[in-house]
Amino acid sequence: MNSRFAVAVHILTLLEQQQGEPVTSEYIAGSVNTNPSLVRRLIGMLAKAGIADSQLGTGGGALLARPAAKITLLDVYRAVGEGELFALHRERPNPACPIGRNIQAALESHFDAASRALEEQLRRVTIADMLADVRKQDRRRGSHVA
Amino acid sequence: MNSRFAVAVHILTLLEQQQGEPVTSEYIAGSVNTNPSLVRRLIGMLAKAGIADSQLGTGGGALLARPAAKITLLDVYRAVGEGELFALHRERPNPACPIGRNIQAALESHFDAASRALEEQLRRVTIADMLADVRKQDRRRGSHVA
DNA sequence: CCCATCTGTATCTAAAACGGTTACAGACTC
DNA sequence: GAGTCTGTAACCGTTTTAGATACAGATGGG
Repeated sequence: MNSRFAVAVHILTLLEQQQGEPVTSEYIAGSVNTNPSLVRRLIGMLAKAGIADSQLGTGGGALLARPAAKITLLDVYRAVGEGELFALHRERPNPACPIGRNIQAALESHFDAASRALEEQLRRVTIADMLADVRKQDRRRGSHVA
Repeated sequence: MNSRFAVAVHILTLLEQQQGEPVTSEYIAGSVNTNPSLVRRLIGMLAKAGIADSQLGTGGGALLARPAAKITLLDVYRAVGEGELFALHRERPNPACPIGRNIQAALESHFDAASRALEEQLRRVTIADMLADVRKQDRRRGSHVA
């Protein structure tokens, strides 16, 4: 559904590639193929989470707030607000029904377990890994052509 | 976001409790606290996936299509169309950028790993487990009052 | 054979989320 | 002071979801 996570990882990988050089939202938007304003909105979320930072004025732009090896995909996932994977019933189920009054608690424990499994996977990968992956892909792509 | 998964599990747990007796969409809607038509829509999805079945006419209603111990939460998850957890960029990233032309492939492999971890958790729990959980919860709830 | 029951499905509406876009004030560099 | 760039608010069109109504068709009972 939500492409914010993918775009945020894209942005951060790009920042890491620039090694501390501030990158403008317009440049980033050119790589992502979207709008500079949308990029700034995302960077705002990342900044609020302590992942990215930005400098105003001429020569300004965005940069990583800490080493790429210390930024996990889980950090990013949470920063862009992908909070709840599963939703419970919109209306509270009927408390007069034995199933109705207990199903949500039962669901929640399994939802939590599944969410934790997913997050554990995301925690294993960092932005540094992502840049390495991208570079490896690019080398492979090059040899295809040659 | 999407409460279909929670409601579908609720419905199936209710069906299992009735042990082969057809249950009307109106009765189910009473437990879920929603609309009979919405329940029928969901049961339609479950039927298409071979999980539930229904009988028309007087005395009709929905029932499980196979033993509850053979219906996993993953089956239900897929039946109600919770297909893709992660989305890639809406617009294709700039192929002229080294990051842009490789980021999606890199993302996909990690997205797949995370999705698989989540699905593996869901596969471990069946509708029979859910009914057992609900009953255990209910006993605990009873002793609270007493 | 007819009637009551219940499903299956189509349609409509309201609300929410998302991405895309424009606009502009404020901060910073030169 | 001029030019640059961010931060943020506002708005729109699209899509998704859930809630609701309506009705044709199948089924079973009398």
